[in-house]
Amino acid sequence: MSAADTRAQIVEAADRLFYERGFEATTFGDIASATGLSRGNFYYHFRTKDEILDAVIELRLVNTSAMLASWERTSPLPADRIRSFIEILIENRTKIMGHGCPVGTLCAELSKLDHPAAAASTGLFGLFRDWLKLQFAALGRADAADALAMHALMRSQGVATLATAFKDEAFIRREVADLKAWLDAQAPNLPEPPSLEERQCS
Amino acid sequence: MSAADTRAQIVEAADRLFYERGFEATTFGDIASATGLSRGNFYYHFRTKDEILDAVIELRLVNTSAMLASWERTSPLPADRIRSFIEILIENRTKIMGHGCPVGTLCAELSKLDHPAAAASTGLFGLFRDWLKLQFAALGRADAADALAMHALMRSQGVATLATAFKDEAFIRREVADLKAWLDAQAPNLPEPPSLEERQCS
DNA sequence: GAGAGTCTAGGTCATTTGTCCTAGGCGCTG
DNA sequence: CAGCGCCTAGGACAAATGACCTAGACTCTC
Repeated sequence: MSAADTRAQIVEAADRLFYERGFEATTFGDIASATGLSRGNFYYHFRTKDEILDAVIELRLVNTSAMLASWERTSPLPADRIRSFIEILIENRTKIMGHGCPVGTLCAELSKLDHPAAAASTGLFGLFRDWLKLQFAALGRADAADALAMHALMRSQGVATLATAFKDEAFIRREVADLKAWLDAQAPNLPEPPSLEERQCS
Repeated sequence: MSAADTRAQIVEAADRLFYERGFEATTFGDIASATGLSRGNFYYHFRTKDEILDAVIELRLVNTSAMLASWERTSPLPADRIRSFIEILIENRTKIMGHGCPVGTLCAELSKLDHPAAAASTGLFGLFRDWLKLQFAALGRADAADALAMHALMRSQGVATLATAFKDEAFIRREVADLKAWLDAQAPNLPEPPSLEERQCS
């Protein structure tokens, strides 16, 4: 196995463990067990635990961007794209009921720890925020695109938090339906998809 | 100082530190520094860190119940009572932007740790849920009181999570206004407060 | 096939953590 | 004032953790 593969293996295991147990509660031993690699070997690839965290956040940024891009390929209509976002609550319901939203819980933990990587983790939210903003603008709601993006993001976070606490799948489905109804009410007069060519990164 | 005072001092300091830094990240040394007490002294009052956590949750349950009761004394109208709930997002905005919602972040952390006290922490949410449910029923929405209670709770959690990540006070105020507008739309034909005498605990 | 550089395993080390012990101070009672 | 019991301080202890070193295995090149 090449070094790049080993490194990726460490980062992927850390990604999962940081999500399931939290960053601080995950030890080098946990990652070693999960990968089958030696604990001491990590030092060749990362000098500190924080460097692993940086790599995990970087991986999540890449994966998230890819997911957003795939939604754009799958759905020409911005409303359908936003529905894809909403439906991850149902697709990932089991994981969410077990460990919450990967983004929200990481941001919360790093914020409490006053960790240097807290800002980078907020960048994961920023990815969703900017992408949703573009979709709402494409829906003809450029007037309040950012506020609508934040509102959709806010709801998904609230659902994830309560779903984790109460382990209530019916609640998730109810709120997802409600969120879709809210979405339908946002762009009453736009059945046709507008051109997205003039998109720009913010 | 009596032993009960010392115990209360420990629990109050732990309450604040568990909120600001998280349960796992808070050490006995942190609590010792915050209280000015000796680290070894804790063992007289609590045998383990988990026992301190139990006491903190118990304290929060008591304080939350007292807060809910005070809102009932202050406001005869259930809608005003629910508004009191909504407005804690603004009252506590600084703390929330710094460390999130005390309830939501504790539940998330304990859930990830598979901690035995996770269920007890969910009881804090249960307190709000049951109380909100009663208020919505009093508003004439007994048909969907629990769903409305969960929705209000969900929104407050989502706002808290994003406020922590983005440190955006304007976002909090915007969502609070939106949540109040939602509330107003829930009981269109009930200007008069119904009797709350037949309230019962669930 | 020899050698140089890349990568890995296992173990060491200092530090920190939760837990726990013990000597003694303090206040109350008789 | 003597004695008893509640409470506290300081430190000890084992376990666990992040960080780090080194010997050697592996791979590719010449």
